[in-house]
Amino acid sequence: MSDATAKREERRKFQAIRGTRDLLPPETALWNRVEQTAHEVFSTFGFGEIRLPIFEPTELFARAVGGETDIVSKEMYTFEDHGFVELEQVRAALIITKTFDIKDVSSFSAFERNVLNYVSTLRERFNSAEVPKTPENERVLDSILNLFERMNHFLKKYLETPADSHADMFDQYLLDVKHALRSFHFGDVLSLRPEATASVCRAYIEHNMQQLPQPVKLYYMGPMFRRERPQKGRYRQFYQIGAEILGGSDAPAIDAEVIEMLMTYFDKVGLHGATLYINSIGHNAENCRRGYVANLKAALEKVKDKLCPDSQRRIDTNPLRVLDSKLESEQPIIATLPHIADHLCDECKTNYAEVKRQLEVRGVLYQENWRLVRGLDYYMRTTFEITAPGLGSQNAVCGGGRYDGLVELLGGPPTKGIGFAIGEDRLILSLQESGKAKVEQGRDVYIAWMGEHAYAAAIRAAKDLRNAGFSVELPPLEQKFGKALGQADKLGAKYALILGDNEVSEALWTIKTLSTGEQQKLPEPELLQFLRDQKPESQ
RNA sequence: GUGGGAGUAGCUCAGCUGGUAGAGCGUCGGACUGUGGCUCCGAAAGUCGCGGGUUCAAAUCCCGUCUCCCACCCCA
Repeated sequence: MSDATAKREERRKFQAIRGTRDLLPPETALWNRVEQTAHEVFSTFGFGEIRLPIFEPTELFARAVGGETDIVSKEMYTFEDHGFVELEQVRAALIITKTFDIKDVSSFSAFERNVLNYVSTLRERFNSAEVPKTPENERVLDSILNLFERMNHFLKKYLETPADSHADMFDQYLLDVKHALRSFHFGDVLSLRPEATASVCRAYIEHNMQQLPQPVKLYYMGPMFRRERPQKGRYRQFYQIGAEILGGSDAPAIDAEVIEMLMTYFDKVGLHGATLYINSIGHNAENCRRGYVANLKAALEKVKDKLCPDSQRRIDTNPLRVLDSKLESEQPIIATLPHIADHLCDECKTNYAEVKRQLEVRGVLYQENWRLVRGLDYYMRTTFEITAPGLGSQNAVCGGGRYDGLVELLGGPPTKGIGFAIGEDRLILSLQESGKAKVEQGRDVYIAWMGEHAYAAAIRAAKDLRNAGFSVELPPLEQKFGKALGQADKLGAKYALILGDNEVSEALWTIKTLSTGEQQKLPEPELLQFLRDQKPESQ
């Protein structure tokens, strides 16, 4: 292989992995603006920033988001956190062992010996708590011993009266052994966070935030991870900006204020054409949502044969999800289904009415959408979603809702909660599509210098200007003035500071306004003041 | 996981029914050794995503594969 070929192959090998991407200037300036605006707006509503770990125990997400959801069951990046490389290698070797011929007793007993050795090593580590001393691990160790006992028993019987039909049975035992080997955990099972609400609740509990004045208002921003197929506005590493209100009351005014804050933020950040959809999905009780779901399920069963396979499957897995099917052919059918609003209990009904009234008092425009259901298990009562133009089929920039039971579900005190998450990638996409993405990039001053003496002055000037907050480009090598001004132009500089022998000997510096071509000479101490005066508005 | 589209210079793309690689923009240098944007000249940069097949000959035709994009699923 030639050097060139090798190099090319390496270049191909090292690229951002699927669903992840680099954000580069000038785009990153827009990201900063979006995030800065969130800091500003959220803090005016009394929210404080919380910074959370990127990974947590898998169990936290399984419990909070719901073990049956796609997010948890197939989209999380999960790994075991341990340092036992050699144990893992032994396990891998045992697991790849091929199926035995049931008559080949000697190779089976060799395998058995190896496994039992391995199990006793694990047992030692387990007893000394080097590997997690969990009931699950204990069970796994016992079950392996148990399986071998039964296999030996089975084998003895087989050798007395051989029968081929029994070979399958033997294979099944073997599969069970391999499965058990795999189920033993050397370390904690962790996952990259697919969302942040669970972490916020965990932190609320862990830091006893119920002792703080209630409610506690927190916001966060950062990357989340889901292993989905990438498409427009959807990445495997994506960014969310979210906020949660925990504790205190569940007054409808709180729901309304969170939404008001959200709309204020979108307005400040320059998002146009955003539409707010709201709904109430009641609470998990027989006289409320559970009753509705049963009702819906029955209605769906009646029209089952008219639905697509996906929707048919959802009748059992998650009937509410049928409601947001996008299939054209299903729309007339869905229109005939019962509405949840007609099945809410009295409290949820008045709660929803009051949320709407509170929104109106705040001048927040909304559209009711009875088909709006949230994908995560923890939501109840108020749910909302905001869509924006320019996003393709993934047109939701924000989703949120109330989750009163969640903190308790995670082992904390009974606590009210409501929150939302903004898809930052999608927000940025929509801003870019609507042309609201202009962010100033150029330098303020480009220093065109020539000659040793001038260079000393140029360094001094650069230092002063930067201290004063101007963005300054100081070329490292001497250039002809023509070239320097060309560079200044390409970099989008507003001014060129021209420093050559003339300037040094006269002690007058030349400052040139590039847009107009005007230039004037100033004594060194007046330069800063000149630039400050020129600056249109320095917030 | 399932479908559809696309991969040619840093970017946007042309390259017809096979004949050995092009443009514009950008980058760098020069015309232009104290004044930018314009113009002109020049240069660097591609084994045409990768692998295989057909052929005297493949960017072009066939097969496979990878990646990206879009949609479904799911969700922010």
